[in-house]
Amino acid sequence: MDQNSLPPIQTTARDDAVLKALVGFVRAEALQPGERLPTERILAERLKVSRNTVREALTRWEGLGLVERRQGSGTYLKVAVSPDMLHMPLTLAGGNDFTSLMQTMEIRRALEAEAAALCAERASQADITEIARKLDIMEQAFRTRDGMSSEEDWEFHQAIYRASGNPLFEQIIAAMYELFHRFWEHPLGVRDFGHASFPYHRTIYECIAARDPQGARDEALKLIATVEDDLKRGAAKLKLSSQT
Amino acid sequence: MDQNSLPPIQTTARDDAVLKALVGFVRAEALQPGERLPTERILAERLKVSRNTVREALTRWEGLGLVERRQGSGTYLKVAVSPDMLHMPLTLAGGNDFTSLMQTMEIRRALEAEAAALCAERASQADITEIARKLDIMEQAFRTRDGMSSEEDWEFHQAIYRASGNPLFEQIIAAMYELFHRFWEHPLGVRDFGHASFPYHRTIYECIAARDPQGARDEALKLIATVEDDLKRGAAKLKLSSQT
DNA sequence: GTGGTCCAATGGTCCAACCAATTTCTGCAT
DNA sequence: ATGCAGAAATTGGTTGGACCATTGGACCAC
Repeated sequence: MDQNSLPPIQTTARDDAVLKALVGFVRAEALQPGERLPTERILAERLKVSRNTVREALTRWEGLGLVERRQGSGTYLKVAVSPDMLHMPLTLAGGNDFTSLMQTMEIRRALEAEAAALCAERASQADITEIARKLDIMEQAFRTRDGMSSEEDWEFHQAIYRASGNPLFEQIIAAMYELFHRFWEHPLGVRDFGHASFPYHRTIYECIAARDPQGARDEALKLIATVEDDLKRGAAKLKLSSQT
Repeated sequence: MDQNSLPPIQTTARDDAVLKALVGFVRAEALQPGERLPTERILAERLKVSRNTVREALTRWEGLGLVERRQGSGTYLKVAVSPDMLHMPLTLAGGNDFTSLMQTMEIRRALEAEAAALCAERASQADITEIARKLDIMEQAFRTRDGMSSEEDWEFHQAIYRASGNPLFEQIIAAMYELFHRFWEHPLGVRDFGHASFPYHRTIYECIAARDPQGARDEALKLIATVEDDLKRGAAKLKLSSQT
């Protein structure tokens, strides 16, 4: 007797159906990330469901980072959606202490190096031009403001992830980046944070432009190493004043 | 003027506040995974918010896989929660095709290699003994059943992730592993899948036992490479029969 | 025991408002 | 005409109350 031939029947799945319909809509209208999707009221009317049900569905999407809701403005698509999408919610225990931060840096080290190497292998000429552009912007911001600029720095790295040909790199690191900032930007001493990592951005770019995967990997590792050093130094200073 | 001393006021964050309160409750009551948490109606009454708001909050948790709701029965905790938990929802675009699978393998390659290297550096003697035990079990299963056993193979790798001293490795790869199996175990030709990767399990172990990070990293990379080859071969075979 | 019926509890959906933030429009002063 | 403050419309957030669908236990007849 094969028990698998008796799958549980599907009796109610309203909000799931709403999401499916929404995926269809996004594809039909070819909505791009950043665009606004219909109001909750319109969706409710069109789909013949309650606005509450629409909201439950959208809440799911928001929780998954697919969509952003702005009160008074509307609901905006954050990433491209496709009908066969896999959701992988990770809940990472532990959070605010130095140890967890170093752990996320170890993950980033692994991914950053691999992404840089893949980028050196597969980036198109247009990709490389774009990376060079971001690098220029970042270096200029560094000179004028005499310090690392999180925003421009992040843009540069994102360009590399995109050029790696594997969107997962950007997604995973972006998720960690968000957490990183939410918990650590302010509390830790961030005065000259990342100063030491500055020169490696250009060396990474040069390896990529020269199609040198191993070199790009090594330079990326050096960059992360300097960041980790900065963090350790900051944590050491911090240790003198407070205790959790 | 330090703009950071003027944080945005908290005018609306009802459902977020509900989640925070819920985290507090779970900790106060020391709820374990599997246990039932209070009714939506009770939560609404106790927290002085609408039941709809409670539902939005719980929908978020459900989407993150923290909780499971069963109509007519109740809402049940699925994993242990802690106040400083990091949520990292990943959505993998494109699902069932070969490309997305290779993309997840690239991520796994990066993480697996790093985890093996860290493990070689930091594993305790007990950790190494445990890894050896899992390896023996896996090899025996391989011989008796004459083929890779997903279960025992996975246990072996998990032991390495744990010994890496960084729980994030296990969590991230575990999430991908689940997806991998859900979508690919059956459809693809899995007859002698992973046969080629078998010998590398022992070589990885030997490098770890010898405290050789670079060797462990290289062997892990070789293992993933064989798996990727197997997948490419399977996909090539598949291409002859069907077309999406 | 076995199976059936009933019933209370619980999550799922719906409706109709109102609140709060945002955007857009309007009309007055310049 | 132009610029800008204030009104109005739009949109997501919240509320309270109602009803439906499913579940699980209590109770009963056989």
